[in-house]
Amino acid sequence: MTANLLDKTYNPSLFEKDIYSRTEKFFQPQSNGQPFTVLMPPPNVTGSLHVGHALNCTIQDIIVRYHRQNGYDTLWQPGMDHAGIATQMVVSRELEAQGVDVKKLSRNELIEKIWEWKAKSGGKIFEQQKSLGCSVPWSYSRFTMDEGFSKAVTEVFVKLYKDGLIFRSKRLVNWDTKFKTAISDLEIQNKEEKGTLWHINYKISGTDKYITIATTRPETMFGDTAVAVHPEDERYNEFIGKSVTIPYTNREIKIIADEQADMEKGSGCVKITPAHDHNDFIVGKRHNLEMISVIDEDGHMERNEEFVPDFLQGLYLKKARKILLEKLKDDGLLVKEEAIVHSVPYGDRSNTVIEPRLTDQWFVDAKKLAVDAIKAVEDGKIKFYPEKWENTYYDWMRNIEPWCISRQIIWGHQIPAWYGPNGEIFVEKTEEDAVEAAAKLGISKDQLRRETDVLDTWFSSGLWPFATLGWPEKTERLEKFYPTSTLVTGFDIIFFWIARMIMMSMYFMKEPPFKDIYVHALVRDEKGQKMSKSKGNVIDPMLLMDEYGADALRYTLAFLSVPGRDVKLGKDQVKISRNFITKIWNAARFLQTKEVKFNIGLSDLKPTKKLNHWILSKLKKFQSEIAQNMKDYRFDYITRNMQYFLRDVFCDFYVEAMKFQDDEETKNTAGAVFAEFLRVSHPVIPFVTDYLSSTLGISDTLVLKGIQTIKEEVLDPNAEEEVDELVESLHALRSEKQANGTESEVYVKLKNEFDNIKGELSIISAMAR
RNA sequence: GGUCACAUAGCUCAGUUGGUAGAGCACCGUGUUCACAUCGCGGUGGCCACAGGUUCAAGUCCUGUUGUGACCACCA
Repeated sequence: MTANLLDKTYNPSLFEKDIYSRTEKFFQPQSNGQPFTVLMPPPNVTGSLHVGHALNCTIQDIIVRYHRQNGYDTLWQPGMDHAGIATQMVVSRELEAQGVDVKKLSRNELIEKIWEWKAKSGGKIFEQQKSLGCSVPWSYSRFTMDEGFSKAVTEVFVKLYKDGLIFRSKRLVNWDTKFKTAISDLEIQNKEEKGTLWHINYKISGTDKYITIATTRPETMFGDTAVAVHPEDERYNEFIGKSVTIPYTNREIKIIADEQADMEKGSGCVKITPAHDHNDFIVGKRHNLEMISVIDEDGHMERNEEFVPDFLQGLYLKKARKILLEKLKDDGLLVKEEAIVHSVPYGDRSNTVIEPRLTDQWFVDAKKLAVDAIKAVEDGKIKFYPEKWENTYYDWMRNIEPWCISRQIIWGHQIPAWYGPNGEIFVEKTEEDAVEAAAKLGISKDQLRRETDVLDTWFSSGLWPFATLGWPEKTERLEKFYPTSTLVTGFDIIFFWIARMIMMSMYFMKEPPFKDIYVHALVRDEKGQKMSKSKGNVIDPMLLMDEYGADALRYTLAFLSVPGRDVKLGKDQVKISRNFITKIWNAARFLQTKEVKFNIGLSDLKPTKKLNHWILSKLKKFQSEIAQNMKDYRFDYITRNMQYFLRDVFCDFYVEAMKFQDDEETKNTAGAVFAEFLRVSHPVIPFVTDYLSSTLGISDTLVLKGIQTIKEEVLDPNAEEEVDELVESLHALRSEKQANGTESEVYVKLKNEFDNIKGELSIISAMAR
């Protein structure tokens, strides 16, 4: 193979694309080695690559490439998530922008539009991941809404229902008034806000007295079904059991004693609104109170003659509150306004205030599924890296609440349930099965109505470990690649995704979905601030790659992946990485001009010179450090190992020394060592290593070339130490020279100390000049 | 309110079983003799947040304090 001369400067844009397309064919599983599987957290179909993805993908790619190089049959399972609410939102917005009135579209029309959108614009992120060098077998991609995956979702839903782990129930759920759907507890974000605690008088029936309740949400008073005071609160003892009338209505409610009322807070008297407050709901259950809804799905006051006064019906909540407060004030019923800071729940997608509402929803009995999922971690079958995340996991899993899985949107897996005319429920895999089941009860097909709700996106993502591999079919792929090996993800989705995958996998596969979970940090800007569009500090990884190359970005992200610390990404750091890669590039150029041979196997070397023994010992150490750090998921150490070996050891000393000792043995050693450095570094910086490797004639690709071993017996065990001392002496010599402008004194001292290795000493003195 | 992190050079951070404090950036000096100015060489710079304790020995282990952050819960 004739090697081309390397360009004078390192310019990754000239070869990265080409390297990717040339090596892509090696990314799929193709050996008989031990299986090694990594599940790519499926990005949203609408997603584009942000720095968080870049970090996540870089780490996975390092792990995957390392294992692939070392003989594992490696599958990095890619795919995309349909991302229910997010996608429906994005596509609807785009359609609106094109002048389409989304509200007028039928369910099926909108679904069709979204599929069209997906075909045209979905999955842009895959191309970006290629730019980053992700060694993914793209043909294995799955989509959570593709046919097979949907089949798995149905299978799981029906089975869980029939096993009594899914149920339908009227409960208080978090209601998003923008998207008009229920959402799960996890999808709300609390925000601290300044608010007001309004003290309002309710008239005690049959007297002229008033009792004062305190509330932040006066408009919900029409849903009140009791007023609670603390049982030991002497101020109100006498009123317990009496009734009060809700202003502007004739409705009377009882004053009850309940510990929910905090004597210290507000007036000590609290209105109980079971249909619009989670705590009140519990109090309501305890006292068997009526549950009255006064807020509709859009976030307006219900048009309900019975409970809501005329002047508020149909008004948007904020407006209703304003009008009501004015009226209460005019009528002297508003007795105090207290400024407070409280946290208010917002929908994480809609960014609107979440209203608890009483609705019929589908739930997963997560408590039962959690039992085995907790055990899997307790038994050490699943390990978190860093370990501390176990606590987070346990904490949530042990206090898990029923998981609301139904969403009143259209983009997602429609729940396979059919209702009969009298509320009968038939949950079946197909419509035919439902019809058949209904027929047994004398219900005809025409009378059946299918559930229109779809499932929470995370319900399907929870099946990712096995549904991507073909489940419920017993495929070869499933057989070979399940359970998977390492899951790489950010801590923000431990509950959303990791916990659910473990629960689902334990139930359906009876064994954990993965062995290791590597939890990485979130990427922040260089000042440690969260990136956000409004702050304008979002860093686009594509721009960084354009400017410095994908390898520099990857190296940077790995370098910054210190466990338990935020990844603070700044341009400077990427530049530093690029500079380091330039160093590698220039070392290659030097070796090329020296005409070293790169293709000598490490095991064929028989070093006689101390310098060569030394570099081989250092290389061996480097290899084993990398192996250990791969095992420990210490990617920050790996980059430091690379830097130390290449710069401090190889370039600064060995290559410099080589300028005074360039015999055949040394040249062969240099070539072999450098080639090995490229192989070992390849998982982190695949593009430049592959490019150098092919240009220098080492190998067409390093994708499948594992590390080479150095025979212990050929190494002189003393050489490393001796040369290490020389290196130190060199530093001393230079330092002395810098300080005194002379080297003589130190030189003489050295000469005495290292008389036995004269050859090398002359190199040292030459280098010091 | 509960849990968990973190606090080391001007900045960003390493410091893996306790054993003379490290790197990069920045700064100062210096060097383009043919790999590399996207660089080399040398240097300045630290009461390791604070207070106790364990130990022959503490940046490292324990307790407390302060500060910062994250998550969970509450949120009339």
